Amino acid sequence: MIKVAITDDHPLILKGISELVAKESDMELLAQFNNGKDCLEAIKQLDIDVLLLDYNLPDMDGEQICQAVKSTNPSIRILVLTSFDETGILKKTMSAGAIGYAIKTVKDEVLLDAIRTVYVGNQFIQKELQEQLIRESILLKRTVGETPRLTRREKEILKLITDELTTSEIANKLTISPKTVETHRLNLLHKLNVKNTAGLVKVALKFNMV
Amino acid sequence: MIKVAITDDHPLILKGISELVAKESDMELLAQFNNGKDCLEAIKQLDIDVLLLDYNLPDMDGEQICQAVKSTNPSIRILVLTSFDETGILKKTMSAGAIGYAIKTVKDEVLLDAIRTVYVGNQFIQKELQEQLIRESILLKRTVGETPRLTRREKEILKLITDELTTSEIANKLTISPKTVETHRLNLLHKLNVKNTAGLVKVALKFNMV
DNA sequence: TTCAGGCTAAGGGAAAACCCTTAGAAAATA
DNA sequence: TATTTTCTAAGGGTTTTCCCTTAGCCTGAA
Repeated sequence: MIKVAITDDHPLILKGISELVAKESDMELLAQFNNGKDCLEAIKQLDIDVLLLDYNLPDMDGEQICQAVKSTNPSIRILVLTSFDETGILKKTMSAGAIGYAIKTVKDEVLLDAIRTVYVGNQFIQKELQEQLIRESILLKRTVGETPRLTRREKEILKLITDELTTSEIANKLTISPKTVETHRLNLLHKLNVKNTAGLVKVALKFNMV
Repeated sequence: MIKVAITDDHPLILKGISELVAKESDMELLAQFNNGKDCLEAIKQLDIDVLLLDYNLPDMDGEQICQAVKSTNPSIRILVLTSFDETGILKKTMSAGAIGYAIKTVKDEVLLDAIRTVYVGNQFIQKELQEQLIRESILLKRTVGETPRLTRREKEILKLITDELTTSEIANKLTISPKTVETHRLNLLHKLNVKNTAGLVKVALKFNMV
């Protein structure tokens, strides 16, 4: 039997899911909470396998709850539910210890499948989210096309700047004058339209120039 | 009929794929090249639908070829093939205009499916790569756990530094003394174990503190 | 061969960042 | 309540970055 708990502030969703879980012969619903605080307090005493967790609770955010739950009950599998298909939330909660992620509009069978998947320790990410995640990690780099084209030397120097070298260290490394490096630096600031070293590093990382 | 061209420097792979394509009734092989230069020159005159492109060619890299092909023949669909399942290459070539991506160990049917998929304009990413992409975008953030814990103020200042504000600008914004901001800056440099602003921005972005 | 683009370099000054140290007040936590 | 942590601030100095401008040399493309 998979011991399930649900935390969600919407009574309707709480009801819907609890009924869904109750119907399944391999699952039992051990607890329901409508806020983060109650959930955290009670969960320590309970032997829960899978926690279905609403990301947007009024009192705490999902990330905090994930971390807290994981520290008291490391063996628990957390399946995060949200109203939005935000991959940002996914990344945050996954880092914080969640293992599954679904949108609330998920079909019943998919949710049950998700519960069973995370129960055995496998990661579950709803297909729609998987697709978006891929889209994003490509789109993230898609901007490369718009990056101003830098010369070989400029790229080289930009790389060394992000490696935390100073102007004179760069000059030594490339055996050119520090004044030359400075000139390149100035040109980089103008070309990339940033104000200072922080800006240089940002675009360098953003556009993958390192 | 899907008009296909192949560019690969390995004769065996060239042969293998050409035979595979030749067998299909809805595809025809219009051209084969074993280097990037030949490919780019000839492709302008040809009316190709799908270009199968080896990423690792001796004379040019796949990214360059993608960009060049896309600029002369925008309607062409590029399906990148590599020996390695490197998502980095995937991102680069996708940004450069490729629409499909497969590893050379791909099964015949999958490759044919990929050709047909990109032919109609849909993106094709081999399942193994999709999975790795997802793993990466989560793992990327997983490191958050190891991030040194900064105080509220330090995080705040770190954010403003990556936003390209100077010490005095930060001081104004937070209505504290520039000297105080400097102290926080110093503490950040030590805590995060970096040498300068470039380092600060790097960890800030890496650990998603922005 | 002309010419643009890229690499080199410097002068000279202002601003910002880096560095270490000390220290009181306010919060958070034990 | 006691203790630690955080936030605040400053003195006083060094190094680095930022800024604008000018300019010769080299190389690849037209």
